[in-house]
Amino acid sequence: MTREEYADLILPNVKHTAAYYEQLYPERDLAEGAIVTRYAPSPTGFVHIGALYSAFIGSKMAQQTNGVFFLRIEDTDQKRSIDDGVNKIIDDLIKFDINFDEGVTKDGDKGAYGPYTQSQRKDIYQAFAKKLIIEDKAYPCFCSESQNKAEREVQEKNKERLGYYGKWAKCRHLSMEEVVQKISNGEKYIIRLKSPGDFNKRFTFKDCIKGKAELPENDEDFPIIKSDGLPTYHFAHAIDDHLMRSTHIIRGDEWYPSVPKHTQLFVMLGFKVPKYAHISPLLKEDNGTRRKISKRKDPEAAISFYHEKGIPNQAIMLYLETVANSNFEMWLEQNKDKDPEEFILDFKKMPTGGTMFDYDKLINISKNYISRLKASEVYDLALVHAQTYDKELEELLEKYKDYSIKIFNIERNQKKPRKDIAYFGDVKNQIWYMYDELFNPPVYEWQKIQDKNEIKLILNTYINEYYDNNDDKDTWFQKMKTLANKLGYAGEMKDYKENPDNYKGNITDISMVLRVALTSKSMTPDLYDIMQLLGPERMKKRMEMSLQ
RNA sequence: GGUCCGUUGGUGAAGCGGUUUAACACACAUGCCUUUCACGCAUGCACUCACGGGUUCAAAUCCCGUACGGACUACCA
Repeated sequence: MTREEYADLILPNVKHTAAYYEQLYPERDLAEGAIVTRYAPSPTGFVHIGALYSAFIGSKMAQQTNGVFFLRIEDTDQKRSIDDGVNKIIDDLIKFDINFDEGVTKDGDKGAYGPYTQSQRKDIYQAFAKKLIIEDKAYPCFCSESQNKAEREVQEKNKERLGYYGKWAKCRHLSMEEVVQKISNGEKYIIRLKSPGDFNKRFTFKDCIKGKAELPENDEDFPIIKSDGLPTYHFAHAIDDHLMRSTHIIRGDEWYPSVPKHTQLFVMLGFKVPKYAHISPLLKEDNGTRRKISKRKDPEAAISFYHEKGIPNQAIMLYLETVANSNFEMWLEQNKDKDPEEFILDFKKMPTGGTMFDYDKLINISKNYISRLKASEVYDLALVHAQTYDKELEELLEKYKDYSIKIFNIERNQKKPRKDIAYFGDVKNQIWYMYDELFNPPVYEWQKIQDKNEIKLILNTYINEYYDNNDDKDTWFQKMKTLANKLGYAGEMKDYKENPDNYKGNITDISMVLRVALTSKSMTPDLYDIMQLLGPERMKKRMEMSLQ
């Protein structure tokens, strides 16, 4: 029996050879320094903030080097894949402007290196596994999972290193005859790599982010093909990233310890070893310790959490970019005239340990981002948010479009714009009192002046003797001062500070009465602008309301 | 248990042997400005870089040990 026949028996019905596939996917014609990389999720549910973070880094690195960024779906674990998982991933990423040059799309594959879904590449993996068997670099293993588990327990008891290696690699030494016999008996098997590694030898490599590292060589005969015929992650990674001609493997650092395995695989297959960039995780504080943000425990792990809050996607991307390269913020500060896209992300500046996810910082970035938008843009985004999360607000925004834009415009058209909206879910909370439909204050936040008669006097004097909707701001303010003086309050703060006893109070007390009467709140944007928007009729009505 | 990796303030961090009396940003505090809030401005916030030892004329920066934290150690990715 030749080795080819032997391999055929182990992996029957493989349509093509490794050489065939090798030829099918030619090397890419790339510019100097171009990075070809991918985002390769398993379709197991929603996109996680950490996954978005790594997708962002991959897309940015490819884009800034004129490289290629593609989407590959890693669905070799059929138990974990969920229905429609792929579409969910694509939808989520589109929201954040993460675009792919090639790979899986909603309308099928795009690009010449597909299929991009691992479950559709079975023949490819098997072709290469077969090649390894022919070359005696891989072998079938008939050990059951329960046997492996039992072995591990023995290893644990003896305090030996865990795993399928050396003397524990029982099937490694099976003769061809024994293998043939077992297969004809119908025994189940997987394919394992025949590792040439030596645990006592050192393997050194350089990670783009973490720098130089030294690990023991891999000596485990780890599985490459599972009993269902599909590859393990390790094997699929080697085959796919070689055939898809990835130059850089950007992934979470939980993979860091497997680099010796992966490199070994590349070498044994005769592939060029790609560069690795292991991204440190986003952490969260939990009971005084730090742990990775978890899909199951933390609502903020889901991208949808931010969508619901109404934090603009761009703000999240800006935040993730400052996490990736902390000098990004300073660059932004120094390059205000430039497009943030022009910033060059650098692997070497990425954090090597875990990073605490800083929600306050995100909110701050979001607040600043929103403050720089035009009123009409704020309106559009607030409306989009309200459409899915607040029907009542949606109706008002639509009914009073121009009016609403004016509200958003208060203290916005200035060099230092107002920063009160931190996220769109907060909009209603900030401006509800500007809509009569919502104006039903549970409480009036009167400050210094509480006496109803005094309040009434102030309101009446103002509306009857001083108010004119056509006044410009300066005139308006002058009148406020005059009103204050007339009623025994200091119009100028200076005067009041010099002789507080000469006055009942000062102009701030008068302004506050008007503010609270009109809005019920003690903290609002500019009073003049509010009055302009409210107009005389509504002001009178609200003043009456406040006195009841 | 084994193998790695990491540890600078409340948070993210800059720094990578001597212009460090440790940048910058967030958060926090105080003051100023001000018709409120916000904005803005100013100031404060690590007597020191997990701890112990070593190398050096000189260490947050290099080396060793300890502690703590994390990852991996599946026919899951």
